[in-house]
Amino acid sequence: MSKKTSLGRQKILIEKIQKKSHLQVTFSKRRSGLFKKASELCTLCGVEIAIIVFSPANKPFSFGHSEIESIIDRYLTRNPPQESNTHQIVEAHRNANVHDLNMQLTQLLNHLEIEKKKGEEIDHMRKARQRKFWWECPIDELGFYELLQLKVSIEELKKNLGKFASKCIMELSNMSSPNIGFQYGYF
Amino acid sequence: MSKKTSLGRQKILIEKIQKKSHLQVTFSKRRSGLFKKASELCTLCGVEIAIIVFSPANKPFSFGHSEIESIIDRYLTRNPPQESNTHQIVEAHRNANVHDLNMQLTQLLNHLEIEKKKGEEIDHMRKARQRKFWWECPIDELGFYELLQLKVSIEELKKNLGKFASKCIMELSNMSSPNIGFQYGYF
DNA sequence: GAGTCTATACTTAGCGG
DNA sequence: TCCGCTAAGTATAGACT
Repeated sequence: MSKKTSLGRQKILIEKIQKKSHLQVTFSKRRSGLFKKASELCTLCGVEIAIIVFSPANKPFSFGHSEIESIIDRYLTRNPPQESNTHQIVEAHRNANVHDLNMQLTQLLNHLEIEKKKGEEIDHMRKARQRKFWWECPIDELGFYELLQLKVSIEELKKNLGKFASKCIMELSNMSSPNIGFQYGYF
Repeated sequence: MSKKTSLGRQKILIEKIQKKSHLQVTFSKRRSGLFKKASELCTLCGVEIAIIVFSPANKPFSFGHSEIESIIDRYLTRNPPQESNTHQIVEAHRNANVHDLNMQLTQLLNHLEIEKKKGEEIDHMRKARQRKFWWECPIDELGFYELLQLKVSIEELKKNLGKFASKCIMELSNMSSPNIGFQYGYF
C-alpha cells in the first residue's frame, strides 16, 4: 500500500538509448512488438513479410520463417528496375549479385538457426546430465581426494543399484510371468 | 454539423480481411506503421533492420535502415523518374542496399562460424566423454540386462580404481616426501 | 490511393519479482 | 533474462475528403 503505483508509460525521444541495460530491454520489447505487427499484417492482408534484425549484441533475428527465402527471392526477381534498355544488362548483373548475396544470407540464416538450436539442445542436455550424474567428470582431472570420493560414491552407487535391481526383480516376479528367464541369483 | 461523430477505433479480429477496398487501406496504414516502428527501433537501439513486404497487389515494399524506404517506395509505386539526377539517387541507394547486404552477410558468416565452433566443441567434448566414460547414461533408461552390465562394469571399475590408487600411493611413497599425510590404508 | 478526424484499442516505459 | 503490472503514449478502424 505504501508502494507507489507505477508511473505508467513515459514519453521518450526517439534517439539512441545510452543506458545499456535499458537498451537491451527496449530492444527486446520492441522487437517482439515489431514482429507481432508484422504477423498481424500478414494475417489481415494475406501478404508475405520478411524481416531481418541485428540485435545490439549483433545477433540476428529473423521473421518470416522458412518463407523468408522465397520472399527475398521474389523481391529481387520481381523488382525490375524500370529503366532504359542500356542499363538492363548492368542491372541484371547487379540483381544477380544481390540475388546471390541474399541466397547466401538466407542459407546462412537457416544454418545459424539450426546450429543455434543444436547448440542449445546439447548444452541443455549437458546441464541436465550434470545435475543428475555426479560421476560425469574426466577421471584424469580428478585429484587424490576426489578419487577417494569417487570410489566411495561408486560403492554407494553399487549398493543402490543392487537394491534397485532387487526391486525390479521383485516386481517382475510379482507379475504374471513366473517363467521369466532372468537369473535372479546373479546379484 | 448533421454529421455523426466518428465512432473511434473499433476492435477487429486478426484474420484475413475480406473486403478488398478495406484491405487495401489497412495494408497501407499498417505497413507504414510497421516501417515506423522499425525505424524507431533502428534509432533507439542503433541496430540494422531489413524488411520486405509484398502488397496484396504483389508489389514489393522494402525497408532499409535509412530513409531509403521512401525513395524506393516512390520509385516503385510511381513511374520511373526521367531525371538522371533522381536516377543517380536511386542508384546510390541500391548500392547502399548491396553494401548493407554485404555487411549482413559478413556478420552472419562470423556468427555462423562462432556458433558452429561452439557446437562442434560441445559435441566433441560429449563424444570424448562417451568414449571414455561408458557409465555416462541415465540409469532410468537402462534395461534389465544393461543394468546387469552396469553393475559388473562398476565392480570392475572399483577394482581398477583400487589398483590405480595403490599405484598412485606407491609412486607417492617412492618420491622424496615420506611424511605425506595420506592414509594409505584407506583402500 | 493518400490525408484528416475521432475515439478507442493497443503498445510500451518504468518498476518490481 | 523473462514475466507481469499500470498508466500514459501511440496506432489505427471507420467515415469522410
